[in-house]
Amino acid sequence: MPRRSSEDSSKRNGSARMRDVAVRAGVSTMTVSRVLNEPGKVSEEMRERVLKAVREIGYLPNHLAGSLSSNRSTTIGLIVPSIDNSIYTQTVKGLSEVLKRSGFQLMIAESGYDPNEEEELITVFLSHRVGGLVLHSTEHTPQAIEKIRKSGIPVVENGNIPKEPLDMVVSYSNRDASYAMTMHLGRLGYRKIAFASLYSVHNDRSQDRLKGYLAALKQLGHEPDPRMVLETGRGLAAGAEVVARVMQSVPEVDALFCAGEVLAAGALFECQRRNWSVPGRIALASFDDVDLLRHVSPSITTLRLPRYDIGERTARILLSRIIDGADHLRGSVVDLKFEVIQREST
Amino acid sequence: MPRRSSEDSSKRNGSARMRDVAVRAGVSTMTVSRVLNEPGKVSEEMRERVLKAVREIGYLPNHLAGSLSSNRSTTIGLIVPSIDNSIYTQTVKGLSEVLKRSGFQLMIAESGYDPNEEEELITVFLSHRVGGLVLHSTEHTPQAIEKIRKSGIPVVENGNIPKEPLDMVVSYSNRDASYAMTMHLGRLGYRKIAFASLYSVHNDRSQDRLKGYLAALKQLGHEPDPRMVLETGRGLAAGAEVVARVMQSVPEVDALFCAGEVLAAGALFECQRRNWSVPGRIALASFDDVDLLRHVSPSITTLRLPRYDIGERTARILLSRIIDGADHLRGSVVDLKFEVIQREST
DNA sequence: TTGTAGGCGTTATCAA
DNA sequence: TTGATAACGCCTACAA
Repeated sequence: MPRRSSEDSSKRNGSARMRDVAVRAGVSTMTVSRVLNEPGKVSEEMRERVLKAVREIGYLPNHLAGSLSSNRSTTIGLIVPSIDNSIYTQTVKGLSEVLKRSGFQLMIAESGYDPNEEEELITVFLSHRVGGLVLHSTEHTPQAIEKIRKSGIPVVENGNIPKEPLDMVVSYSNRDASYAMTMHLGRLGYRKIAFASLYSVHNDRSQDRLKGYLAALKQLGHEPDPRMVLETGRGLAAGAEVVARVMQSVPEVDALFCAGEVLAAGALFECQRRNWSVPGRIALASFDDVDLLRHVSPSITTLRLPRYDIGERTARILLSRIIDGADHLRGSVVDLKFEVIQREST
Repeated sequence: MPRRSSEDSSKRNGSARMRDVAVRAGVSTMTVSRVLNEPGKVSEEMRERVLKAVREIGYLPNHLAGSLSSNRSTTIGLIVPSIDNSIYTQTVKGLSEVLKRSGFQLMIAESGYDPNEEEELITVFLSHRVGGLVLHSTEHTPQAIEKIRKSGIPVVENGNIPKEPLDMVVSYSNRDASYAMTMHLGRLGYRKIAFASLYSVHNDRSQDRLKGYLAALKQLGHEPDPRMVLETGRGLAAGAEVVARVMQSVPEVDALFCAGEVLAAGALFECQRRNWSVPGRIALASFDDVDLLRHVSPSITTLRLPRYDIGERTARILLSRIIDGADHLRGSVVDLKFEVIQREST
């Protein structure tokens, strides 16, 4: 049974329909649709008549209806482990800025480092018929992978370079970056290099950073020492704790590579409190070019990672696939460059 | 002309339709719909049959179609001035966590502190038929206000308490917080209190913080001095610049209230470089309880603002309006509490 | 260049 | 409790 007489062209919701515009302009809805989506295919007279009606009515196209009908979506789903992590915000910004220019919107959600939660969110996003998916994590449940495959939409992973990409990848290599910094410390002459990272459970970024560290030690001819490999939480307090811990258990340590967030800054503050000179007594290195690391003294040696670029490239490659149907991009892996920044702390 | 035979129950896209589930389970689509949305209204036998079919087919409901048909939306639009601002992330997290529990999703975009850009984004979100809107800024174009009114959807502003709310407000008062901190400094005995904030153009938060500062000076019986009111950009470098500037132009200054982001930390670093003792030569106070401020030495006196709570309450109040139709909440203003945290820098 | 017809996948409504 | 039907608002396909 009808829910509303089909000739009722008044508005109930405050939102007028394309029909209402068409009636007012004395044209068919198709002409209205064309004016809005492919203005080139409509005569100037019609265009003006329609646009005038649009303005007068205050018509707002219904994207839901449009997407449903055209089977095209202008929404991208983004899943990050944790929204309140300043590290991702640059990437989100890059993503957002490029997508916006093409009229795409970002749906964002956080998985809390939990693959099951991620799967759940993927399901929800697929239900919303997002046109593409951006996943920070590269660890997924088999069901999540299956669902994504089945959906056929393009996906970009961008927290790391996984061994078996789901589809496309835009990232730097956590392993290579960690390797590079450790080698850098080795070349500077440090012999007892400790390594701290965020908890590695369900965090392949941390896992790969450890691998890079160990590979570099091997290359340097240093013996790995389990007492010099630490894990901890996020925040400055965690960094303080970690440097105290390693100094206690391995007094001969001469460098600490804090491969996560602001750990190194927390460690530096602790060193200052305890009067451990940096880099004299212990050298400190960090991961990621956070503003803070440049402004403390001594300034902290770190890695500059292409956080913003990752977002930008991710958006571009996704749009190519969606808009231009660039199928040759399927499965492509973009390994972006990073850089060691030598400062006063090493 | 038909785009696909209506009896074609195969899947083209990888996505099956409710129709396919219904056929497989030997029921009507309405029964499938009920099993998925109002399971209580269906017999257990039917429910099981349908759920089995859903599982076998790997059916994923199409939210677009559902929303279009039911005229209900489970999407909330969020517009922030800038995504890469660590201050908002706690609020976004609070929002996200509560919304997720109710099956709502967040669409996020940044306006770049530009009301016209904000209006544009509001238009886009309304086109997407979001069920509600969260705006950090409280400054909007007349057209934006008009569009929101017309749409009838609930809105929460949460960057400040505006004089003329659009609809609902969940925030703390920037004016009151700034007033409280300035009074605190006055009570501690500081006589020449300078004030620094982020640029106040299109930033009513900054404007209100200045008002609070000036009101407190008046209350304290201090004469306002234009040389002691500064504006600057974001980041530690800006904080460094601002303290150097005020020390130069007003040597008798004895306190600097940095009402924005990490300005105070940047100022502290600069003081340390120049050997200006804090708080001996100049006291420093900050806005917002950023982790960093607690960990530097001297630790920095600041305001604890209810960032996470704002997100949480915003989500709750929005959901009440949308789900429960709680119309009595229309126009309600929630003024959340803040707190002065006295530390070593004052 | 413009219009007609019908379908996109779901849910509201009413009848059984 | 279940089902048939039309409608949500737009766009594809085809015809004029």
